[in-house]
Amino acid sequence: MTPRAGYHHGDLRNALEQAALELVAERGPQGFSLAEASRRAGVSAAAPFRHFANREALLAALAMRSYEEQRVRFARAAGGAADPIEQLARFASAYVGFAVEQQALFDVTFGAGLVKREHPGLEEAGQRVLDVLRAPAEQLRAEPAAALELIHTIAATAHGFAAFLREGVLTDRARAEVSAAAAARVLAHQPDQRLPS
Amino acid sequence: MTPRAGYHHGDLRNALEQAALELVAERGPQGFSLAEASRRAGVSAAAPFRHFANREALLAALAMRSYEEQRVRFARAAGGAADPIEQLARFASAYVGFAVEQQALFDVTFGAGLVKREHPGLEEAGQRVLDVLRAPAEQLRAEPAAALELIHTIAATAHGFAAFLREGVLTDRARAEVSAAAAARVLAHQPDQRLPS
DNA sequence: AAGGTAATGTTAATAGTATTCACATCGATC
DNA sequence: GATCGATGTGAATACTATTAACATTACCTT
Repeated sequence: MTPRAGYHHGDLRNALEQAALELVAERGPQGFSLAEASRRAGVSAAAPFRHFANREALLAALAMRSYEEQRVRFARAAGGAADPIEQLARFASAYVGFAVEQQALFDVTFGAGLVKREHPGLEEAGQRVLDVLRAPAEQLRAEPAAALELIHTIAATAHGFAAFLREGVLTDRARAEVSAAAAARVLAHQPDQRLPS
Repeated sequence: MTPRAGYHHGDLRNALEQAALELVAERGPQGFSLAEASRRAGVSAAAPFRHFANREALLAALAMRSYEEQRVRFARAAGGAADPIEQLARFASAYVGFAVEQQALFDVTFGAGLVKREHPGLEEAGQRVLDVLRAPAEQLRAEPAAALELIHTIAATAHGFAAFLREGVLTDRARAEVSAAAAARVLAHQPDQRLPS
């Protein structure tokens, strides 16, 4: 965290990402500007372009970071259980927790208007986050298509709860975590073929 | 669509909203600027401020429109069925359909970085959209808290599928609609108290 | 150790944006 | 028909992103 020694910064790329995250945390998903981030890093407004093609690219780098962080958190959360259903439930709960505890990362990834299609690595990194669900889903559904659908359904539900919390539709984090986990359990239990009555 | 008659536009507020929507449709959630919208409406860059407090306020107005549109669409969709479970399923499917058919409205509402907390009417309008689920949820869950949880869970799942489609996590609209509806049915069927085995 | 090169910063310029203020025009009302 | 409030205009301010030409430095090669 040496702000500046001489002419060169030494770790500008990181300092800019850090500053950007803080700006998003302070001012919301739009409140980030390269100029202000540069100011906080103590460099000129042109310096960022040595490290990022443009403003979007910085956001994309943060989104990538976000996906990495998600991957490890969700893997750790799911790893805490042996039962596949419980693994899915813990993923859902952890997903909601991430949106709250890492608001800035979550906002950058989903609320800053980043167009992921234009940043090839991003879409793939996003998909990789869902790999955590692969093993438990395949234990619960023999048919590959059914396993994939379960993955998407659990993830969509978790994402919905997380987004609603960030949007203000929901306000109680703990309740959202519990509901997301409960939904995951219900969805995991119930293969479509065996709908009651 | 009278672009301009004399000094006064006649319907500038609407023209600006329309132009803004088109910009979002063409250039993504960030691609909208007051200046460009003004240009398309054929007025000066200062004109919008007679109708909107600032740029955010225009977005907020569009989000309000979006919620209205959602309300009628979802009510119509759910109204097509008598069975409460089927009403929930149709809501979920319609939610996904809205995100695809009205991309610009959906993007403005959820992907443009609008901070809804700062626009009082918006949060309420968002909640009102979920009122469509009230009657079926209460038929399925006697306990008010359980009914509310069901509402939130169905809506979150639908929103997740919709968001994943817009994000590129999913690409097949029809499949997403079917999965969302299927998830809704499973979630509706299964009161937490009666988890199998 | 010397020197060349690529990486990393700086300054200055351009172009676009939001927002405000003083002024212009117009529609409706007394 | 004069007046007033609503709606537009133009010019000014203050940011922002981005680029180009130039400066400094780290590092690699000899």
